[in-house]
Amino acid sequence: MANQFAALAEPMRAAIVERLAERPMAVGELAALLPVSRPAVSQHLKVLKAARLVRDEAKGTRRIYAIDPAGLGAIRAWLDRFWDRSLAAYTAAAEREDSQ
Amino acid sequence: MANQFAALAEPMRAAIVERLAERPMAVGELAALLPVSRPAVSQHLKVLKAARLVRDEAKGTRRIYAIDPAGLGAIRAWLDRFWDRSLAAYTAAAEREDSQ
DNA sequence: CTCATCCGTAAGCATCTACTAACCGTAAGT
DNA sequence: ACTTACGGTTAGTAGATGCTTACGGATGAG
Repeated sequence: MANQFAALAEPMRAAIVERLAERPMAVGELAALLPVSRPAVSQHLKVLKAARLVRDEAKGTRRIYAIDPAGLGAIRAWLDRFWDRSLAAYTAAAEREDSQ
Repeated sequence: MANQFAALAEPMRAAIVERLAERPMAVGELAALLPVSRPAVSQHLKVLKAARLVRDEAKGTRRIYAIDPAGLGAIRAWLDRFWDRSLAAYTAAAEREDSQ
């Protein structure tokens, strides 16, 4: 779980994900749009792939990267569970506050 | 936005948030439950507070920390917007794939 | 008023991380 | 086969970060 948050915590990786959300792209294409070198993009993609946030597909010599919905779904699910728990604690505290 | 992800990316901070989700607590109480010193917890709480993930309330000499639902809501909203965009791109790519 | 408790902050250090430059492997075209 | 294009990997380095120890400020109890 921390893997996914750490992946999105890095601004450059978030930018990569934003670009890929618009349309799938190759590595060099991403590097041309971002203010970093191609190896840097490749390293970021490696992290994003490990977090299941992107998927890659070989297309000749190029590798097309695209969003992996599974990773985003995992984050959402964790957040929802957490959201419920925190709200329960919050309302419980509010009720205790009221009874005083 | 990167602030919130960076806050949750740190395992110790995630653990703190988990504890606070169960019930509001003081700083020393948290430090007693976690394998780090009290100042470390205090620094983490500072980051979490900046990310609007926790709120603090003065209670005598102690400070009670609790989950701030606003921060979690912001993450959820961002993720939802992003989720929709990525799914649209994903289905568009799938359709292009089918037409080939 | 004094003492004790609780907490935030500063300094210092070890560790991690994001970047560039250089290299190697692989696939397509001529 | 040779060349070109594309991308992953490996040093190596500069910057960021999480931890502890030591200190200072604020609140309550006696």
